[in-house]
Amino acid sequence: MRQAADLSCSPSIDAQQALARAETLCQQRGARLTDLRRRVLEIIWSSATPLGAYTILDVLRDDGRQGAPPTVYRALDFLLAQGLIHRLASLNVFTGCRRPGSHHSGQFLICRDCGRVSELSNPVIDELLRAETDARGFEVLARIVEILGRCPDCLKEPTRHG
Amino acid sequence: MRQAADLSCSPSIDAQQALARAETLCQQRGARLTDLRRRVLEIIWSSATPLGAYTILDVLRDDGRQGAPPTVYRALDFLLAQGLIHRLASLNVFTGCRRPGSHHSGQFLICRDCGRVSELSNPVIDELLRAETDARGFEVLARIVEILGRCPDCLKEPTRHG
DNA sequence: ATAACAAATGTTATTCTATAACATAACATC
DNA sequence: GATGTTATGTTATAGAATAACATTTGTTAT
Repeated sequence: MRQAADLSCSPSIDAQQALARAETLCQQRGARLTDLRRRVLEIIWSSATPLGAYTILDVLRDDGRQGAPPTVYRALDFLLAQGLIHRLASLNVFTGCRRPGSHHSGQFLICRDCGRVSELSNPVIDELLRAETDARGFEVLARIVEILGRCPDCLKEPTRHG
Repeated sequence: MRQAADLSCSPSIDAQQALARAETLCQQRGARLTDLRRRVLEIIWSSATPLGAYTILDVLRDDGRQGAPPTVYRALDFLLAQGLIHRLASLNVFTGCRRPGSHHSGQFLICRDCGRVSELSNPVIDELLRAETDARGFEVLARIVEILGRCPDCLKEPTRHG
């Protein structure tokens, strides 16, 4: 069974701001933030935790839209290309980017218990990684930094896992 | 079509050493490095590039073994638990660990062109990540650091991708 | 306007990755 | 050798992603 979407009833302030920024950025770039793409971004931002592609697809279908996997993957590809969302490789899920426009790779803290994600941005880590790759003559195309663990909130609760 | 396994005919020196170390470690720990598990480790070490689970399964079947996905995933789970291999989340592949016994997370440079992987181990990066997580009261369970790009060898060749 | 082209979406099918659930076999301990 | 545990065999299915082609929508030039 697929995870529940955990969506709030209406777009949060965060989501509204993110959509507004996305509009602006796309307009500046001449990129077309279509209805579908905007809705997918909204779905992602409306969730407290990152969503898988098929969960997003379920929500689209609840909307009454027709849709198949390529529908959502193409929208996700667009949003990724525009730096509006991130993909978390360790979980195959997608989350809204808190700093769109910079096309950064991001560093993520992922809570195993509640699923929430914080996005770090430690330039020193980026710098060190670049030093390592430079020293090796390795050309960087993408950086993946994901820390899986338990967030402070979940640490307070009685352990649920061992 | 699944990627070719790119296996040398006989176990390389590296593979032989890795297998010997694995034997020792498992014996020390009372972990059972069974025939199947040893063979999977050998298959992984015999490849110049990381292998997917289904590629490993193909090799097992070429061996004449019976097998299904759980066969190989269970062996992989064991090898992961023993710190004898790493999983690269960005590619869904598995590669031999160069420093077994320490149960480290590892940092990887993955060449998009040739598929080869180098394993870094920069303690300063680990340290910085720990500082970040400590500052947030976040308990770390696993670290994923994967850099996708092009290795020096492939950079010398005429670009194959754009 | 409309023809021609490009971009986006619809649609069907398939490939790849991973696990659930249950059966059997091998091993250890007493 | 009976019992419990660990490992493996087996079947089926869930989950993630893309290929290939059809249709629609949007844009541009005439």
